[in-house]
Amino acid sequence: MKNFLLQGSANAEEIKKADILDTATILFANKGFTNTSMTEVASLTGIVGATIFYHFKTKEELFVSVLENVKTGLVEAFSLYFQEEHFPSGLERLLGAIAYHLHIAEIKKEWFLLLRRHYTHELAAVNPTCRQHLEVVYTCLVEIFEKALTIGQEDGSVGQLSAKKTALIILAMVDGIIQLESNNLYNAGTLYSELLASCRKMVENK
Amino acid sequence: MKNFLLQGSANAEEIKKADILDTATILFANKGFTNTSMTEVASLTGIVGATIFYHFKTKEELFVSVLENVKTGLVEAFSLYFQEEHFPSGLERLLGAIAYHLHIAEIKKEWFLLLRRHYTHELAAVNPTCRQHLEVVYTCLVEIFEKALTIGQEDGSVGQLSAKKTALIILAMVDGIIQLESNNLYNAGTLYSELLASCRKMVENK
DNA sequence: GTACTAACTGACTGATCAGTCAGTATTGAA
DNA sequence: TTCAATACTGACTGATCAGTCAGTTAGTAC
Repeated sequence: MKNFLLQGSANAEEIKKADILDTATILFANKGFTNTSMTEVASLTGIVGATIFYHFKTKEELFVSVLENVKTGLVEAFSLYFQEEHFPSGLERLLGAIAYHLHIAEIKKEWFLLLRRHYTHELAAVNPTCRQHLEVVYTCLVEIFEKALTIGQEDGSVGQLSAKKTALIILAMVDGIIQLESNNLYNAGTLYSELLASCRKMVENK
Repeated sequence: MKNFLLQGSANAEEIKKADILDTATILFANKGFTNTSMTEVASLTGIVGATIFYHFKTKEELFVSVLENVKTGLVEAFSLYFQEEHFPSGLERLLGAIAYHLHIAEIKKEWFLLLRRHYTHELAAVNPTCRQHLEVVYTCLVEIFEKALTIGQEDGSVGQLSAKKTALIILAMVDGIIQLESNNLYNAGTLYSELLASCRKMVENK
């Protein structure tokens, strides 16, 4: 009854699929691929185990779709941020990007958990579609920092350095902090301002 | 026959156990806990599946022993390094420690893969022994950087900063780089010298 | 109402795996 | 030689799970 307007329409399946994807994202992110069963995803979406195979042929296909979803979400979030924010200098743009990265990592923990799962990278080595999604994500993240650094070098706020390599180092650094926090080894939240200060010292023009 | 001198002696079991631990370390590190079967570990150690349960009561017990082994190895490696090396300044000590960290991560990839596995951290949240091993490792790694920074502040090579927080940031950074490399997304090896330069800029006294 | 299709289901299969257990082989000590 | 302990084994159990399939239900078009 609840779906009577949609049943059979082009949207019905899309909505159900999106439902499954949301559930699967959280489960894959938090429990990993192997420890998440298709039946579990189905149940939490309100369908019976076997039905999920009607929407996604295999577990791997579901996983790749989840990754694609995360990719789209991440790329959109950053593109929106840079549409709305403007910065006095390349250096400030870099620091803004880092802060926003940390912010998204907090409100969308699943995304970053999923990206860090070993299975994601193991599958990428073997499944071209998966690899492509993963590459888009990482390229996007690196290029954000790289662009800010390049702008900063043009306006004089950033010193002499390889924009590409420094962007990679900053990404590794930000990711490392996110990870420290999610592993509960230290309350890394208190490190955010320290991290920004460190990055400033690392790249600023003296 | 091959064990006839050892059979029954106090050492026989220890040697067999060490054998199993070496195999299990590599498997757990590369395939994860769930995707490694006890039978597989046993076979690769030259015993029949069921026999492994004679040496380790459960799979979890085996995992914790593997982690303990890694902990001991890591702590020993660093303690040896600092016994043999001496540095002109705290800053140089820090850079030496970072370089050595990257070096061990290269020759003992399994150790760092294991430490980064999600299962390791999930188990630590639930198993006190596991948690203790993990804490010893991280405390050791952080304190190495922290000590170098403190020495550097005393001798004037390192600027005004929180040694503890900066040590955490550097650890996150180094770990992030190791991870970038092991995920094959970029050839992070070429980033090592850039990383050291960045760290120098981050902490040096100006 | 009939015919057709999309969405869904329950019951099943075959495979894998942690852990058990009753029993065998090997060895050192008496 | 006997005894007891140590190290090991093969056969088994019970549970989980991805994926299949034949069939049912619900909605749509005519």
